[in-house]
Amino acid sequence: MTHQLIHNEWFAELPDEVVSQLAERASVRQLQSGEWLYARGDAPEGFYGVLTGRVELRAVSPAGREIIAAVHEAGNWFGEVTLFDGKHRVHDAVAETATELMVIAHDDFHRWLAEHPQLYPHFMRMLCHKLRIALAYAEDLVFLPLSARLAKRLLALLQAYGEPVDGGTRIQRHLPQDVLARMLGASRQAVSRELKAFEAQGYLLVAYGRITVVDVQALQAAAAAEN
Amino acid sequence: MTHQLIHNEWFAELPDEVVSQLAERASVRQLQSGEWLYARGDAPEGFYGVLTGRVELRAVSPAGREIIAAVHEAGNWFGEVTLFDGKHRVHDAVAETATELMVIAHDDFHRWLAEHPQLYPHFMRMLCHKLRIALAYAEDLVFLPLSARLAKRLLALLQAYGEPVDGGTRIQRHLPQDVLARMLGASRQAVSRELKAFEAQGYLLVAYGRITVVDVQALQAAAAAEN
DNA sequence: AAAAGTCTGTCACCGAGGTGACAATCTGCT
DNA sequence: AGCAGATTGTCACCTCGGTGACAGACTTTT
Repeated sequence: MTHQLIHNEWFAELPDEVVSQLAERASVRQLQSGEWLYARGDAPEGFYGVLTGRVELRAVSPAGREIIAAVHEAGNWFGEVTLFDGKHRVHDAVAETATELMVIAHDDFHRWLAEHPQLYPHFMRMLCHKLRIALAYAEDLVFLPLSARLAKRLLALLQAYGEPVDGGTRIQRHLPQDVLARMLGASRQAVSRELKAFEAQGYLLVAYGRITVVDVQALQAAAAAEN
Repeated sequence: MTHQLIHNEWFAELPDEVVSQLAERASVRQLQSGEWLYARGDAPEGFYGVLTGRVELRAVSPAGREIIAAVHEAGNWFGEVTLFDGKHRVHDAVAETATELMVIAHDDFHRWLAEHPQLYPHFMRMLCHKLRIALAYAEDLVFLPLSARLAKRLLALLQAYGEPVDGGTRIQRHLPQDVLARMLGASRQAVSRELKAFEAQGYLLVAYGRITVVDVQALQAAAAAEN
């Protein structure tokens, strides 16, 4: 496979030569916006790397409430828990936009990895990283009020999508408040209220599906606040 | 090291010959009740297996609220996240009773593992297992009311400590309600109320630091209930 | 420019669960 | 037996955040 893109910056999480080797074993799969890649409970099938577009990992409560557990974009790999323990999928994976994926079939991956055991530590670090994220998320749910969790999430989004504009840094991503709400496990109305509160304090500017952060330090303080 | 115990059922999580090899590289450490093994933010030092006693992993909020993230007893290994990514400790580790640990120093472990790469998949499954637990915990925090989370936890405790008595299964562990509360990230009073509610329904019997489950199925239903 | 669809602000209402307080009860120790 | 300490039951009160509803504002499409 000679997809030019894979030799570039995207898969920075993995060493170059690993990406090339994986790419030889991979196929490309196109997803339309809204298309499901897999659902909770599905058997392992492969390991996925995002080339273009966006895939959301979701969980749905028995009552139908839905949260966004993770969002994966160009350069992110996902599906590794099931890849390494062979058990069922934890989340639903849905393409949020038209998406192009690199797919490495489960068995191919393991054959290849068995031949390159020196790469195990790399994938273990990947798992550790996700585990730390999950632990921190759970801890925040217990300890922090919505305002602080929102501030934290905005700072993370700023990291990922921030671009300087005059008067602050804009989160260059279409980001309706109900998406934010589902990322936080909160209601749309509550997020709206907290955003307004931040805006009133002069921390940020809220426009139509677009947020511009004016005072990063104030937001950091809000992210740490117990109340 | 020829500690008899390690050849027994305790370390069932690991293959026998692995345990023996690890044991050769391990030392034994005694902790008194209340003694700290490490604190959040500490550098990696080793990997720990519990021989006797109990170690709690805790997190403390900025305001001083404390939760019990995990409890490790005879046969459990812990400290693997830091072992494999080399970063700081996530939790405080405190001996809850007099405790005897097997300690494998960080470098020794990695030297040994590098010589036995066929064991990597085993430790990856261990990480996956913890990741699934963390993800499920976070999901429950978002989706489930306290009553359901309590029911789930009781069922898990039953699995670990349950012993049949006439009229049900008793959780054979000293378990004050405030410990339950800290496991759930809830207040002692709320746990007390929910326990009373379960007792009133005839699901279980609450005594002094001791719970006996009468109707497991009812508890399972309560664990799934959205409200 | 109008229509359709999306997104936001805000309100009234309600329930879950935290806090502080205190009395009652149990257990282990002396 | 009796005391100290640990554990539990139960209040009143309050805050956070969920729900449903609806109007208004913005964007995209036609």
